[in-house]
Amino acid sequence: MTINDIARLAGVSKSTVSRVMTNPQMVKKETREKILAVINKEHFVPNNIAQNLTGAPSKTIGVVIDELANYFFVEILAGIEKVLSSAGYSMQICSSQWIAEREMTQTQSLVSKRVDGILLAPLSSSSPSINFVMQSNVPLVVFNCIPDNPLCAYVTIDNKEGGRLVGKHMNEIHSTQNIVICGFEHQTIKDRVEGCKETLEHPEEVIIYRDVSTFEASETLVPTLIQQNHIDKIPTTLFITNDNVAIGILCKILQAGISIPNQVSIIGYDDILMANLCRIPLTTISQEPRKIGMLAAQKLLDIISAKAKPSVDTLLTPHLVLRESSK
Amino acid sequence: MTINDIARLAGVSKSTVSRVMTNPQMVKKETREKILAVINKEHFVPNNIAQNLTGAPSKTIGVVIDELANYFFVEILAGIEKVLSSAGYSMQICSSQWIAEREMTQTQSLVSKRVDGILLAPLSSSSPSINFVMQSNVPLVVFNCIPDNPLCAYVTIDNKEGGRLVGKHMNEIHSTQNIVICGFEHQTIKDRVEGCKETLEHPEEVIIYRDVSTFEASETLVPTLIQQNHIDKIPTTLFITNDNVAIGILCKILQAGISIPNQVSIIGYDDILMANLCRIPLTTISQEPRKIGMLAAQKLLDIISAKAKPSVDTLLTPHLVLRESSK
DNA sequence: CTGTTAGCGCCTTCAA
DNA sequence: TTGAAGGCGCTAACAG
Repeated sequence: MTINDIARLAGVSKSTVSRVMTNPQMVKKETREKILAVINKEHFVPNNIAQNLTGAPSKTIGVVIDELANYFFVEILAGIEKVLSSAGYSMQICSSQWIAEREMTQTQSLVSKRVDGILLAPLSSSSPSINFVMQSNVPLVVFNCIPDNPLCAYVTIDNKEGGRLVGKHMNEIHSTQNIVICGFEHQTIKDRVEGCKETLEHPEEVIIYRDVSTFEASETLVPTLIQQNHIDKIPTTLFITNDNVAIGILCKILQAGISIPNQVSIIGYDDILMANLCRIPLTTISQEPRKIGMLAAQKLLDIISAKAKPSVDTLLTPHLVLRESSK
Repeated sequence: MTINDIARLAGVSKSTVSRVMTNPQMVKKETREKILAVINKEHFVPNNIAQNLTGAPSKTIGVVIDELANYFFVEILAGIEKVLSSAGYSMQICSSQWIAEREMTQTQSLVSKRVDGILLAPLSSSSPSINFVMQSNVPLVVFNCIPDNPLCAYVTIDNKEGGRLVGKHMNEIHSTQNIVICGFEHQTIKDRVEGCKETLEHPEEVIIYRDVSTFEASETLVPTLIQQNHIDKIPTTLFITNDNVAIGILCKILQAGISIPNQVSIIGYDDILMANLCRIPLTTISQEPRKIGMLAAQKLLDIISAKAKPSVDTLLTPHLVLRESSK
């Protein structure tokens, strides 16, 4: 069912059908009603693909995140969705699954689909996908990362400062051993760890576990922590660089019969909704993911509509949220 | 930058350029390499919109859910994403925000964008969007609902049976009062409540609160429960028809200094990941949302590829997951 | 192996 | 107020 079929059925030319859909007032009332009757009868919906080809915007924004099974990104998405949907946009969501090549593939596919704009959470500040999008002239806002390219708009939180806050808090706790558990190689993670070491009193003594990014990974780690680091006997503080994983570890530790925060203190990062609702309320660094999402989406819409770049960078300030899992 | 520009720069016709992208082996090696060089140099990505118009699949699936800020749907999405992405599809996610008109608008927009298929969680079993999609001949799988239209493929759980399990469990608890808190008018919700009443010993005495669908709504409800129903004094069992809301209410009740499960028992529905990680592990009915998502996505892919309708309906069996929030 | 031609479904001049 | 013609970027015969 195309515009041609409708035209034939209504006994008019396809130009006239096209007009009733875009500029109805240009068409005589009777003709218009006749055509609308056919359209309704046939449940005709114009092919947006074809409209697109003649220049109409697709009204969809591409969003690239690292993974969907991660409450941090989900809350960002909820923020994005709120802003976009009220502006009449829908979103095409892709996840890189923490794989650089996938990030690039997904981004290319979005560009190829001629989305009206892209919101991208890159794996690295120098991800080739950033420059790729910029070269293709598709409006772009990066979030959860400070891109190397100084022309690229972004919204993120000062991760190094967040790390510093964690370090200071660890000093107050005074555990016998401090352990940092972090995710895949990622600028934001590196910043958090560096910031933490900056303010920590004995940064050289800190034990680091890497590549613990997913909720699943948290499950297998706890036995290791008990065997290798005796967290059931030595008073320990754990800094886990994201709440999603931290909540998993927290529950596993309790399950092992270890007391929190008396024996082990836990500090997370992100302040997702669940950080306050989980088994033991989690001390964490507030990132306000929902706000990040809303700001990023709004900035993208500004770029799209104004065609002028607004304040390129937005760096939010983190703060410590003290709850029962620490001290 | 279009295929024409590339052709001009490489000194060939656009057909040849088109060929190196679709059937490279048809083009002489030297010509091919010359063209590829230009493509790389110019960062050219073919316009998928135009490819689409000539019949190529868009390789995207439209997904319509009720809301994104709801862990139940997010886990379904994660399941969907897992299956789709490994089959090379990406997804366009829309949410109805529990509004029937929006469900229809979003669905129309997806059809208009000529997605290769649609996964739809309708607000009602008779949602007009279901028949709309079927008439437009876009492959469709409905989830979280049993559609009235018997030709429509679906994946869902037997909600009435789930409700029955809840009713039986409530009988065992033997509270002085039983309260049911449910979301917007929705077939699945109605089934759960009906099933519950079927097995409950005194169904006529049950108190019902409606239209409590979002996490935010849970916040305001608890004071009401205390004032009107004295849940701080009268031993009470709460059946909340979805975990997302149940977790919010559970925390608010604890915050009010009421003991769970000694004073108040809570039963949720869905068994989302957080049900086991929240303040007090939640007794709930397992829906395995991730599995629902994966099954629905797989069924859709089957319909798309085979062009034949496989077993139209999939009705999973729920079971009770006993945790500490009840009894 | 490569170029020419004709559409895909729609919108937008330009005429009538 | 309406119709005819051209073009958006690409693919797919059909010739050479």
